Amino acid sequence: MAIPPSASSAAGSAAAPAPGAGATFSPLYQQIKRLLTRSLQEGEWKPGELIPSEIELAARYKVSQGTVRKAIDALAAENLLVRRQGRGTFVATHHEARAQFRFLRLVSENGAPVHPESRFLDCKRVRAPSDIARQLELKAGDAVVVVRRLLLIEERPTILDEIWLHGALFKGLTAERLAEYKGPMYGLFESEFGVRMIQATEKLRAVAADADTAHLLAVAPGAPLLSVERVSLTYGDRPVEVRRGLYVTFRHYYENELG
Amino acid sequence: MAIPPSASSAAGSAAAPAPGAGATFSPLYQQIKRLLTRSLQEGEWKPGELIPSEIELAARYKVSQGTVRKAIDALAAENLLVRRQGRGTFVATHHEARAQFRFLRLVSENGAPVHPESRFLDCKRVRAPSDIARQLELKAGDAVVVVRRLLLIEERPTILDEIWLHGALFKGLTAERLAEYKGPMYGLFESEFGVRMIQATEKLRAVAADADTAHLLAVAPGAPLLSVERVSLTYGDRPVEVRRGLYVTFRHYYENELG
DNA sequence: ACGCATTTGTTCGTATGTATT
DNA sequence: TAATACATACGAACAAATGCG
Repeated sequence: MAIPPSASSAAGSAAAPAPGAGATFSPLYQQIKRLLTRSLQEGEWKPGELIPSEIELAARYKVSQGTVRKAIDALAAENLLVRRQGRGTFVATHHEARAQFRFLRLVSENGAPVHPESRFLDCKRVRAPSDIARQLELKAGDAVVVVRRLLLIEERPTILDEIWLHGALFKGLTAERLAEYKGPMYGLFESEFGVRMIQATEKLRAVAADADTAHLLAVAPGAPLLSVERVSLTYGDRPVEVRRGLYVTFRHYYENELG
Repeated sequence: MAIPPSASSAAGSAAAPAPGAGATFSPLYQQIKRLLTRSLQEGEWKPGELIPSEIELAARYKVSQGTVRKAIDALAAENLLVRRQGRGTFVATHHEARAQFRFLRLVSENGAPVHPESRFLDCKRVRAPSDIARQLELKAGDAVVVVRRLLLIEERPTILDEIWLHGALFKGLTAERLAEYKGPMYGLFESEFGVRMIQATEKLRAVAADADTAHLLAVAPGAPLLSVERVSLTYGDRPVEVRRGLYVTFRHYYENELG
């Protein structure tokens, strides 16, 4: 149910602002949105699954269909839900072509999306260095999993990734499981570890390749590389992954829409 | 008025799909959205101005307030309009802090937005090279204006821009007008030339500084620079600017949100 | 192949709340 | 305080897409 145990018909009077308190008010549809988000987070509806219809949800929360609709609209705009007319509303998942390209912005010279092949170099549990710990909101020395991998596009090494994962959440992750898994890495995280990436921030820089990197990426030492440092967040804006990538941008570029 | 001269109450029957034709149907609110966009494009309401209230627009187009609201919501989501509760709905403008940061993604090490100072190096009318012509959808040899400028952040040269503008639209643009103008460049374009940038696509790469660039940006020749090639669009997705920037990313980075 | 039930999408109308002038 | 404008909420009806019998 929504907020007031009393009136459910009186629209605006639903959540009266507490006279003394500051900013405790929130519109009904945002309260519903929060309830839906919690259900998603707790796994009541899993990625790819159908959630109850608007009418059912309206009955469950004792609000109008329109209010549920607005809450769902907001979640769909954040890519947490996907609406399909005539079929229902589904929990978004990384197991679809759509979701991939939201998190991989490198495209071919002609603008075509790329389909990289993964080669895992390394996967270890270690104690978090202080900078990683800070970004993952852990204490320095807490456990993290670090994965190194090379992405090849059309047989050519193009991206060198170093991926740091929240240790407690990714217990049991090994190089074998990564190598065996068919499909996107975030799909594995979602299905096998119940951790869904829903948002990320990237910091981009141009850097010069050091000797080791140059060797792995088959470029000259000192060659310019695009450095992409990503922090990925799950529900509740909790950071769960830090990813440092070095991209060869001779035959590809990073595409970004400003709008 | 919307589409059907006949019924205005019968909701869904508004635009019946022509049986033989393909995809001529569009919901009412999208038709209204298109009409609003046309009024924006034609300058009926200028950047920064207040547009008529939802109720007035509903009367004008003979639709319900809710339908107007949905059209405005869509335009606000595309940053063409800005809603302000209690005041009205305004045409978006580049003369506000908000709009700046949508088109300048470089931020300080600590994430703070930067306030660069412009130094104009050059401004000429020339015939478009073929690659620029193609990107601006002109014929090779058509007139374009090319501007070169240096952006300094905290006294240090940080961005070298080469800006190619649609010649016919920017007739009369000179280095003096650029230098005199107080405020953002896109603000000048909007106020003085009636050209509003509403969207852009950027292609990012890492490149090595050549000798001239290195000198202007005060870095070593061969230093890694972030290359940002932007194509900016105005109403109707018409390209009107190609901008090639080289960014020094030692003390700053390009920030991007994925989500 | 057809029709029916279900579900989201669109549209209208109305009332009330909140913010601004 | 009053008027105006956007924001929220409810209810009702029909359209369009889908899936099933």
